[in-house]
Amino acid sequence: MSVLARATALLAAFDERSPVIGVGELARRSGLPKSTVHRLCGELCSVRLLERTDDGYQLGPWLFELGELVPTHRTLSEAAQPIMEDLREATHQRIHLAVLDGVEVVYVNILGGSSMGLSSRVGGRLPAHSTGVGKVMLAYSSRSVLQARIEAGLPQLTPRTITTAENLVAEMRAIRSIGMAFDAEESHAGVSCVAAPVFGADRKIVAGLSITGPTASLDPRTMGPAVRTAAFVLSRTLRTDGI
Amino acid sequence: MSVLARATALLAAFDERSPVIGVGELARRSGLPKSTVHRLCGELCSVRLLERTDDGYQLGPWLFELGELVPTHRTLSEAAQPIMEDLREATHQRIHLAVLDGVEVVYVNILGGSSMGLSSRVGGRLPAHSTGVGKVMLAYSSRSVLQARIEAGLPQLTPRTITTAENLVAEMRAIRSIGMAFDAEESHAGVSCVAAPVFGADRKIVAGLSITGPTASLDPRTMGPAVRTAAFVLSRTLRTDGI
DNA sequence: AGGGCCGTCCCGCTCAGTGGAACGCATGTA
DNA sequence: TACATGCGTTCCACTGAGCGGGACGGCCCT
Repeated sequence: MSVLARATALLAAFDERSPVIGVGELARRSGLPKSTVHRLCGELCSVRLLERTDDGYQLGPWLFELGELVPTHRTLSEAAQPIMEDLREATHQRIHLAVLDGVEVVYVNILGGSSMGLSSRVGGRLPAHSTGVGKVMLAYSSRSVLQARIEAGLPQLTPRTITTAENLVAEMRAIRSIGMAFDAEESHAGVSCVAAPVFGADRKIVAGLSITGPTASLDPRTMGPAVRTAAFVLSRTLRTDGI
Repeated sequence: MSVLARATALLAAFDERSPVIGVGELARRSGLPKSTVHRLCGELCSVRLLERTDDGYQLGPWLFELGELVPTHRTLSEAAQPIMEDLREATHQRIHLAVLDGVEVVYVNILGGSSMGLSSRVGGRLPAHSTGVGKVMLAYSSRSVLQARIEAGLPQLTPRTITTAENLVAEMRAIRSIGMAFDAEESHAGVSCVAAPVFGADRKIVAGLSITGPTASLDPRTMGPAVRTAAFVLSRTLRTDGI
């Protein structure tokens, strides 16, 4: 194992719930000797990837700046921002933009405060089969991606999550036939969503766009066309900008 | 120089204008031998900090995910998002949220598409003395921060940028007396802005919030109270959430 | 054919990185 | 009070991981 791998293991030890971690805990999480962790943290601080606080270390602000330079995120987010804002203003629901990374969905941009107790956050991950954006991306991806998701298992997040391969395959067909995906409380109880596919310049799927809200206030009849239109516009923008 | 320092130099070689860089160019920018760069890039790819493309390397998506976990950004952005959206909807101008890093401003969140040719982007930097958010943060920071900015020089971005220490000091006094800062085309020609200070739980300055737009359509009489109110609300939120 | 730039690969040297062990210092426990 | 257990920190002898000069083959211009 190289220095970089060790250092990366340290960075990977941080998550949503533990923004600040001490040397001992870092050693435990990464499986590295305490003295090694101690020294590596010092080095990581000196290159501004980590930061010292009174009771441990935390990820450094430079990581945030680097993260904003990541091409996939930046080009996509830049093109999507105005469209998402229009969608937000028109619907007053929560707007999600996500990409697929392996068998999981990664949220790239979210508009619409934290009005309800929704846990989705930019940079967050969820299993693709359990969300609207995830399902719509699976439906328009190559067969092997869907296969990979099925082989990785279909964890159940709510009582309504799709948990069998047959149901998922059937759902994919339905999604392709209507050009959008519905998520009826399959990821969060009480929360539904309508999602549409976003395509890049090569006509391949690159992202999923969705409108999310409390099941009661989310009318698919109006939200469906809205999100599909916005996704079309975004796809066109990407095509002309050449992505 | 350690492995980490070398690897960091490679990451630092990427910027807004060069999302994809080849081995040779990376070697040139980082000052490292080509063979070293080649091997390091391989390692960086294997830990997902970089990604191979057809014509070079680019920052990996994992960096984006890590960046979103950075505490300063995350807590601030989370609290600010709904307030910024309200401000956006009320004014239909561009809304900026920024923090101070040394003598520069770093944008943490921006709402309001790319309607005009504004170059500000999330994760981007500008000299603090030349922007509304920067000036308002300098005004409420300790004397030494202002001093550092003056010693680092006061680069001129537009004909109206403040470029002398005396003018800047006087401006600070004016800002503190009215509780907000005006930027009259000091960072971008034709673009003005009104900024207000955001304070944390310890009553220290943590961020600057601003409304930015074309000079013609930005009326300080209405925008001033709006941005001050929003900044107060955000400060209160941070205080009760304990940041 | 020649020159220049590209990415890639090899391999012997060496010093940077490693981690076990010990330390001082707060805690909580007997 | 004495002990146990956690914390972060420091030291240092060993060694193999990282280093980089140099060579190679492919590509695109003269």
